[in-house]
Amino acid sequence: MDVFEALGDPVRRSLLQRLADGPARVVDLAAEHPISRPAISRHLRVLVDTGLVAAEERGRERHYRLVRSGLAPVQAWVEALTRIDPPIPEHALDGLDLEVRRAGRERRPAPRQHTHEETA
Amino acid sequence: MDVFEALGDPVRRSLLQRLADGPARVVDLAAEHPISRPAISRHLRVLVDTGLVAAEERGRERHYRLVRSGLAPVQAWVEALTRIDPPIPEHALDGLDLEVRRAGRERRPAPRQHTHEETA
DNA sequence: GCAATTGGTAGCACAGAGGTTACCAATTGT
DNA sequence: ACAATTGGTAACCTCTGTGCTACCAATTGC
Repeated sequence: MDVFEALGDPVRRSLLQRLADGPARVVDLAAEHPISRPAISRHLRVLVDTGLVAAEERGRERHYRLVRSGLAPVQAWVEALTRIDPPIPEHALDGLDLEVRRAGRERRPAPRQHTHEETA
Repeated sequence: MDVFEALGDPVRRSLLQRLADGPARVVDLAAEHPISRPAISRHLRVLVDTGLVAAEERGRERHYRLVRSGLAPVQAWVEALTRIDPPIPEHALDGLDLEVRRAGRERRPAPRQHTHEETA
């Protein structure tokens, strides 16, 4: 399972938010959530596997903590999509505009988007 | 379905990445993906519902485009978790440290994390 | 007018995610 | 030594997500 799928589950997001406040044990997390301890345990395994959480053994206890660096891929992906990259300077297409728009009716590969995209 | 769950699916992420290059029609997207057109159509509906994509009707065609602002919630959430907030200035706890650590054995609410957390 | 293109939806099948209870191992404190 | 605490795992059930094919509506171009 990848990081994005891991973040797709609301329970796991809740666990991550809780762990942002500091480490916790499984019983603690289970007490703060409406689902059973085994369910929490499985969610934690997913989070560990995806690198979002780390566990530290301490006798019979196991302390889970948030690994913030695990979110880096998500941050990078979102930023990549958010960034507006004008691959071709606007004015360079001015002459070709009409021609490109009309050529190749049977397969329109990608009508180049306008640079003035929404950014809000 | 919320934005995080929408991003959980690899096909939908692929669609978003494709749309980052400019608008496209369903048939275009279907041609570039190994799954059927109805499947693409349903994914697009999810993306529209979650505000990540918008559609523009143009005759019998429908042009889908990326709505970058739809990613804002994700960006905010990730940033909130990534940020390290020292709610209490380190030295303020110096006197209480041992006492806090030992009090209340039957219920450990949240062993306050050390400020020097990993940031990588 | 008519064939072709575009695209949504319905109906169905299947895999997998996520919940539960039951059970077991290991550690701890009295 | 022994009871209690902690936590992982197995077995099971159910439901939802995602794929498919088939079908229909609407627009378009000849």
